Amino acid sequence: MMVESASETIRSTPSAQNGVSSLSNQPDGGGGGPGGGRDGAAGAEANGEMSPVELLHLQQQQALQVARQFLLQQATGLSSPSSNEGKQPAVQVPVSVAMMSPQMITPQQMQQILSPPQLQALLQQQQAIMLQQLAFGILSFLLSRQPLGNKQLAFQQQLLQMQQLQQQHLLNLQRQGLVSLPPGQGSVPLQSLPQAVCPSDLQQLWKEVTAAQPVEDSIKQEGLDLTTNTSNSTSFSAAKVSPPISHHPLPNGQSTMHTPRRDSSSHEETPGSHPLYGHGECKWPGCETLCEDLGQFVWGLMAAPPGCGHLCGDLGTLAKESERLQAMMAHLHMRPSEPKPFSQPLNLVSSATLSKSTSDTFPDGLPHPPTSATAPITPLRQGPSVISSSTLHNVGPIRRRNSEKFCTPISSELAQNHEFYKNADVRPPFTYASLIRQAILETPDRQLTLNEIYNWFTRMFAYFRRNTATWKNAVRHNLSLHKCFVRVENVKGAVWTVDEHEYQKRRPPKMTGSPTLVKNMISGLGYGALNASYQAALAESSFPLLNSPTMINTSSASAMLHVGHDDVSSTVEQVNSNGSNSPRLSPQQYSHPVHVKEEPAEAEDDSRPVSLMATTNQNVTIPDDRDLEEELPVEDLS
DNA sequence: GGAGGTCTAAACATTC
DNA sequence: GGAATGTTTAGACCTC
Repeated sequence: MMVESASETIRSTPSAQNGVSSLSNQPDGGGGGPGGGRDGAAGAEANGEMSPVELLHLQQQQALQVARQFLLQQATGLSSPSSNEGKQPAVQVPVSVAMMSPQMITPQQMQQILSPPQLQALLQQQQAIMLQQLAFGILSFLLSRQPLGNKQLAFQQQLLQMQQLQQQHLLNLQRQGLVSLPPGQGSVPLQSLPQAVCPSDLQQLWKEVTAAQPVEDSIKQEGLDLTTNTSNSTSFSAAKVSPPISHHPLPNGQSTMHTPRRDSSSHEETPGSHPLYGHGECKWPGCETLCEDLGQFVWGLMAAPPGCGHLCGDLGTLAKESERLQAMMAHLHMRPSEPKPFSQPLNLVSSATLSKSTSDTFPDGLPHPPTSATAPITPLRQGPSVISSSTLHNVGPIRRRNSEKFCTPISSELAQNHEFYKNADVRPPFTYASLIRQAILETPDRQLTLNEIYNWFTRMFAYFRRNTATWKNAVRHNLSLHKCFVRVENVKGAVWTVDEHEYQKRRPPKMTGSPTLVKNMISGLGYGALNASYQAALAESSFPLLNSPTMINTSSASAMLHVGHDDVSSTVEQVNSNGSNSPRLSPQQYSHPVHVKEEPAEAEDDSRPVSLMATTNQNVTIPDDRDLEEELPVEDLS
């Protein structure tokens, strides 16, 4: 609804594109503001003919004009403070943000509505708006030269947001096959993005601005308390320049965004807070620098000299991870540049710039649902490469079951992608029975109450945080239906256990590599396989770099790799004898290697004995050799 | 086409 | 009484 209107707005205002071209043509920032496309075009036109003084004058006029519009819209927005809409005047809600808000419209819906070229144009227009806002902000800042600490915050947010949008744009283009990147070029220079103003120029501009007005001085002069950052002044505060939707710019270019839909109430970012700041210290993984207040934190976060600090250092690390990912993908014959845009979401670039693992961002392992689960803008999320092929198939029962048919061990899948499933609204490619069993087996005593099973589902999978009636009913149905689930009266009530023997009985080896399965596999990789949830996840969630070994929560991963190896051994002919990272495939599968390439490499998995429950014909409550309780990632998953 | 598996939905009973 | 839990049935879809 909001998106629709926003899209309408965009489409009806060619000014956006004008603004883009304007900005891209003149990186010195002579763009128009929202709705000021004509001015932007004029500015571009004038840029080649006018003197610097005249150009500056023109820019001032443009900025003033946009400022008037801004204030007008601001006033409009304030007129109805009670409603959420009222709190988010149009100018404050970048269309891109709205579009990517899952509660508004899913990317799939967007794709259904719009053709790829239209989507591309729309994304470009989003960028245009963002660029206009950013340029406008910079211009305003240049004009006013007012030392405002929160201005700088806002600009930094704008910069980061713009980067995200650009990368999101790139991601979408890739997804649509409009852009193909050669392997190893996971992180495309922002400068290369079409019709985009060079962010580095903006960064440079910003540096110049901040050089002229040191932040500390700004803060001191105005006495701004960044920790409260209420930004109710009439000047361009952070809250006014940046979108009202909680948008947490991360220094690595990643951004998480709170959307009003899920958990917005409980996780709403309060002004003056920062997802990377808490308890007086920087929460950046490995940093933990003490900061007196948010202002100091932000300054340390943002003003770090080039080449050092959070931003650059981690970018380098992430770049390496990206290269590693590319190598892994190449090893698995996943061709990132293969022109199958819709069918190869796995090829999405692993952006070194952005794909900092959520778990890394929040090393505490505690739930941060709104930041990740609903974060629409995390461009170039890494998820797809971590998600095994089976994950891509979760369009209905067929593809859901592909995972089992192709012998993707649920434990490994969850180990590798548990962050993804936890945050993305993607249906896990496992049957209810498998999931229930996994939940039970993850517990120390191999038994769970129904409610605990529920909790496991919701804890592990964002997908099961909605439609509770449906899947809970299914869970109960499965518990009752399958003989493998045994209800035991316990001191604490009725608990459910798994009769592994029964479970194995009901799962005869199916993996035959039959043409039918192969065909399904292939079709699963087709355009249709990009089901709504997955696409939504692509756009909505912040994919962690789970495929990267360094990005995986080691404890949880190892624990989960421990648990449930029977999923592998029960249906698959064990691990590669050569101990390689190749996916576990039956000999028949190896005869069709091309079709199963996207099974996740599971080095750790393969390196471990696969005997845990493979040969167990015993009840799960028995095995003592599976003393895995202490490793169970319960805390990590919560 | 049938068997088996899975999912969704629903109704109903029991327990808390 | 209501919610949670547990059982059962039915229909649909899919794979083999």
